[in-house]
Amino acid sequence: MQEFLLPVIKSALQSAAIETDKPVQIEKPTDKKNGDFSTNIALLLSKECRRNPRELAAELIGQMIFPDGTVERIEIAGPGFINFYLTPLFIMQSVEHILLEGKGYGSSCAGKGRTAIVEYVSANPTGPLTIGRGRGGVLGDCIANLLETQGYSLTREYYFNDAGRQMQILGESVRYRYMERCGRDIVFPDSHYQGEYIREIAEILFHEHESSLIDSDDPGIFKDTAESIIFSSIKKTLARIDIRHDSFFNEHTLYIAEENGKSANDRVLELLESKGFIDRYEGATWFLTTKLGQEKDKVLVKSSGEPSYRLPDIAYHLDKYRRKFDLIVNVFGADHIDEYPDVLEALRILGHDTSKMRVAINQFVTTTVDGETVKMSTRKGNADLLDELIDDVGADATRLFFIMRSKDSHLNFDIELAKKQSKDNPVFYLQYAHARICSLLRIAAEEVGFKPDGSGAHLLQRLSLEPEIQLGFTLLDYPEVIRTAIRLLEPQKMVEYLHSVAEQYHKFYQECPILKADPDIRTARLFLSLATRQVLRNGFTILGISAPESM
RNA sequence: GUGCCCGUAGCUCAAUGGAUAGAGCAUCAGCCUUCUAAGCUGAGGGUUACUGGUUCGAGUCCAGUCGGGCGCACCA
Repeated sequence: MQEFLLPVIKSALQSAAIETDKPVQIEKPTDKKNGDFSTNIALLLSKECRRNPRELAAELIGQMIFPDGTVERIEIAGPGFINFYLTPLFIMQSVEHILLEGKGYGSSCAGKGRTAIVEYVSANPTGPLTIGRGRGGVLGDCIANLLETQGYSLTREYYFNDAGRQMQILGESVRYRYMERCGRDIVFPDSHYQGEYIREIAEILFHEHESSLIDSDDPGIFKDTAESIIFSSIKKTLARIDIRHDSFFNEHTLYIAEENGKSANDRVLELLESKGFIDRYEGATWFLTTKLGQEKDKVLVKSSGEPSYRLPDIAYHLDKYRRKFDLIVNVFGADHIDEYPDVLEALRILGHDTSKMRVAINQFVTTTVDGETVKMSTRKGNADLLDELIDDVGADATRLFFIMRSKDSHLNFDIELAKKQSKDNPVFYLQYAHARICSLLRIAAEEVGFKPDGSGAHLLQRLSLEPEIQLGFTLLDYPEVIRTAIRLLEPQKMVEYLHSVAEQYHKFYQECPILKADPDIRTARLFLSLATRQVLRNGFTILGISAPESM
């Protein structure tokens, strides 16, 4: 929206014979009194021009030439801000474009012809998904949705490992429960998976094979069965909140030798060694991160001969580079905070452009039940399963609550609040605005034969009341909000914005009669409602929440 | 001990280095013969944890202090 001011200001600088490398910043003041848009350019330049900022502002304004009918007035304010006030006509003409663009409003071609990969969830199939994983999952999914609006060709990837030690323990855990089910007297080890789901898997095996597996030559059946059941349950849980991946990358493949006899892991070692960043001592193979100023070297191959998790991690990201993505986004929880700097360093050493890679880290989740905070614990298996949360509060609330706080903040998930079917619950506030518009449009169609076909959209220009202009102006922010959310990898910005759209609409609805207004004004207000609904819908699509037609 | 994140209204949280720090909930006072009151309007509520620094300007950046969270394995 504010783009049209940029060339105006730049050419004014030129006319005033000011050359600078300072960027021209146009912002939207928080207080409406300070204009629809404002620039601090005079403040920024006053020093290098050695001139009073207000005086400089006055000269710049004198040089500005605006497109016809866009700017109503300009002010110099405070220490030297230049504030722009738009004409209602210009705002409403712009709102008309929202209707023309429809579903595509907010989209752009910024990512056209470019590829991106977003990796998220990536839980190993050792057990059901926890609430903590859910936050990262929704965060990743929304980031992917955001990127899609910019035309990126997108891959949603899930990285997992069905080979390592944890999976072995999983298989053994099932075996123990199976023996138990067969009536054997066993002691279940503390170090193994305690969850009820292990018993359920054992029960399934018992149901199919009865006791015939007790002396089986193939202990792998316990692991394999557990893996396939758990993985499909994870996918099912994710699907309930509309998270679907289109690529599953198995870490295990990085261990397997290719035709030349070398695995992806081997190649990483060779490459790092050729750069002089590998050494062997104490029986292990080390990544010499001390050369990069870190306190300790990091083990890549343990003295047992097995790679540590760092090696396949590097190999995996090398593979992402091999697949030539233009943008690589990784989403994970705060517990992995120390993991990625090493990966990044390795990639940099191997000559890759690490600015392509971005990491979104989400802080942890605590749940509040009856005002009491319950800390997350994977071991205990209490109320921290994502599935149970979805049962409890529904898919929409689950998704929205996970992203309505900044990812850097610890999330306090208030279960009671999420369950409430009332205005306290932010999910309902947003959805109610949408339902209200749908209801209004239904009545308008029946009673006055309103058709949302755009034929009367030009009447929008007739609107000039404060709530109408405010709402329209807010709607025009949408594309900028998407860009900001992407820049910060922060879908929370979208939640906040949509809340303000809903708020503006309710205010408009309250203060401006729609169906009872004169025909032209009525039509115009109905089109404004349509535009609002479009923005809400587009935003809901990115957040992955439903847009109910009635409530 | 150390690396990262956080500390803002009674509670949950906002605020690309900008102007008088904002919402929601809670509290109090108003608005339905009228398109969904699941809504709207208004009021009270703050030394932005603390101390310095950087500059035209700091909740935001820098240094330190204090508090809370998460990591710091030849586990992933």
